[in-house]
Amino acid sequence: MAKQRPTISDVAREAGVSKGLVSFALNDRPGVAADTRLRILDVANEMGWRPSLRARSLSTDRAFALGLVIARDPEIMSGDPFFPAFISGVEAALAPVGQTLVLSMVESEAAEFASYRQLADHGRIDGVILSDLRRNDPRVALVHELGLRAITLGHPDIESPFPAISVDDSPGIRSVVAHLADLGHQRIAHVAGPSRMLHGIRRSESFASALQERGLVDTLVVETDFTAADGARATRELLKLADRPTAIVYSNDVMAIAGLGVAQRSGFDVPRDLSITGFDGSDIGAYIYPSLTTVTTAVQDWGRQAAELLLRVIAGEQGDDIELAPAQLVVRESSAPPPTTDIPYPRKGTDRD
Amino acid sequence: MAKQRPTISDVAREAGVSKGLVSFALNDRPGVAADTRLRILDVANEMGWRPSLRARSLSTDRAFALGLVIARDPEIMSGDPFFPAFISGVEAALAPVGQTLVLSMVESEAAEFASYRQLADHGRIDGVILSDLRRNDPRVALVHELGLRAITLGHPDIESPFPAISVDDSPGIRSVVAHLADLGHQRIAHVAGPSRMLHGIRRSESFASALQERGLVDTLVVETDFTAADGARATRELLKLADRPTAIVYSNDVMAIAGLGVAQRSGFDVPRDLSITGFDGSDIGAYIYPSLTTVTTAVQDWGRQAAELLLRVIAGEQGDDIELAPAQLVVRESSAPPPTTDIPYPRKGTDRD
DNA sequence: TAGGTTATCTAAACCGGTTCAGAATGATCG
DNA sequence: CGATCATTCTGAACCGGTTTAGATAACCTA
Repeated sequence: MAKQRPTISDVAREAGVSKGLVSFALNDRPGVAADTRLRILDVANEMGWRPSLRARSLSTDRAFALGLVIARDPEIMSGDPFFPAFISGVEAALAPVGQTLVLSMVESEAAEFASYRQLADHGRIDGVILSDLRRNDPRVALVHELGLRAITLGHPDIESPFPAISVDDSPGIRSVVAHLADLGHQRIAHVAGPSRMLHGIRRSESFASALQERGLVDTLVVETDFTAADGARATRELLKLADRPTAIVYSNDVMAIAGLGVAQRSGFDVPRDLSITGFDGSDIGAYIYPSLTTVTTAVQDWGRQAAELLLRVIAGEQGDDIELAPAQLVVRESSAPPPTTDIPYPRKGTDRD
Repeated sequence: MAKQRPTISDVAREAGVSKGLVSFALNDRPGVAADTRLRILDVANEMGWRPSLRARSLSTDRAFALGLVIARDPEIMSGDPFFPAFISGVEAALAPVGQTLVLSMVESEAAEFASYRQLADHGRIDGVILSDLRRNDPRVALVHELGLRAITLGHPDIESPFPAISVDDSPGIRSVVAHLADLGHQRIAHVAGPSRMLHGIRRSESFASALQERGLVDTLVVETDFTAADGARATRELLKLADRPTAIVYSNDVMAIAGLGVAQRSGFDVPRDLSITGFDGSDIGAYIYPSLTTVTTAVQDWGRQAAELLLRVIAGEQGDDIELAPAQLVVRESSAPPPTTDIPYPRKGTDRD
């Protein structure tokens, strides 16, 4: 005796019209007399009718859902502040319009491809958000070939049929460099992201050109895979150099925090002996000691706008590229003027033995 | 001239049988002659037939997807190592069977309810994973009423029609306390999670009973909301006490890291002056200085098994409670014997001025 | 007043599967 | 040899919407 939810046919019978007309009325399509439409809507409302997404999905060939495939080692994901905030923003845009996010987290590139294929084949999603763009990213072609709509986070380095929504990292990097240079730093190192990732490359390029403008050497660059482990390794390498940097600009906060750990363990006082900056500020950076000078982006807003843009694209509307407000420098405790005297390495005289 | 994907009718025509029989053959149901079945499968395979999830969804009234609703402030999510790893595990179980995860991230409890309702109403999912159980959690009844299948992460404190998959925090907490007590600590504090959350409560209870067994005072408990900010506040409060603790057990790693920051900023040397431990170990804890003694769980495995259990429940199979291996203590640098002499507060004599 | 438009509505096909009643066939049994 | 039964298969209904062709009625125009 379970109360079945009413279908469009129930509404039609109750309102004394045909099934098709109900559909027209409910979808606000022309060809229905004003009073009839009203009556149908009333009846539907009264009966508590709600559309069946599945039926609609089958007949209209749409999924009413967006996909996000994240290809990362879960170790990297943990601690990464980007996706939680981003997803939360996406959600904020989707929930009000009754759409949902289908999330896929995979570890390898092969699995990533399979995931896009499966989502498209099964008709799970109408479009995807392509994040973490790589150089010559094959996903652009793949997704296009699969017939999915899409947007990219950032501009791809190849021809792309999809609009991009991006945040220019350059001003953020530049302001970090300017901040450090203004403090008097001459040897500023960069712990960069992987060069196969576009934002890794672009941050490095911005870093290099910012240094050049200031007339500073830009040879102190170590490439990493964005993990804490690799950030630590990069830091150890830099600190062992004869012409050791007095400041290190990290391409993300996780590495900056790991780097801070390495520096402190080696006996460096941050920021007295060494300045450190992060990127893509996470909450936790404000609470460590010293708190982390970093660059923050309105990630949640980025997610919201990305989802809205993709919805527009799916709806067939004009989908223009969107450029969001650039990242902002947040100066905290981990950056200070460089030491005036040379510091030996490994530094002694700390209160640890 | 787009190559349409073949439907079951195409296969039927090609194989010279009826549509219904093809369906039977493809679903391995009895009543199809062995050779006919083979022929049908051959034809289907040759034509590249793949089932339409949407059509199947409509006629079988299933979604072939699981839901996960996360109700947290994105600020808390960032830095929380649990969900990325958990989701990655869920994904590992879903991808091979062609199912997907529908993720919803909301900020308020009202939005959380609406989210469950919407997912169920729209038939987006067949079941949900209930995480972050609260005391007297209304979601258990809600989800049941919505007709969804579900499993809970941990045992609810109320009657529940759903199987639970849990990790006993108790051994983890106990081994932390044992570790600290063995080092000689007498005043061990606890920075607890919110008391409306079951795992918050249970960790606190385990902590209290572990202390009692050792005959130690258990009055040093501060409740928090699990955020870095609140972890920092709790730490400040504890360190201001006259009978300040010599060790602090945090209910998660994020708070432990924030607490470490507070302690260091106040001039405490960790672990010489104060020992600190975390919980639910994140990767980053291994890289900070001092590295964080913590308790780790195989979160990814938890996710995988949770998804598998829920799939079984949805399939109508027996769904028994599952108890996973308890959390493991990982001793690192942030814990050491208590100081032998009293330490003034705020402590002076650090190399910062 | 006949002929043509337009607005409104119905009936049926369609999306791509599943499922069930019953027909056709062949085997078994008394 | 006819009745009974199991096996194999067909045809049609069904899930709950959308969409299109065409029927009907009302309204204009000449």
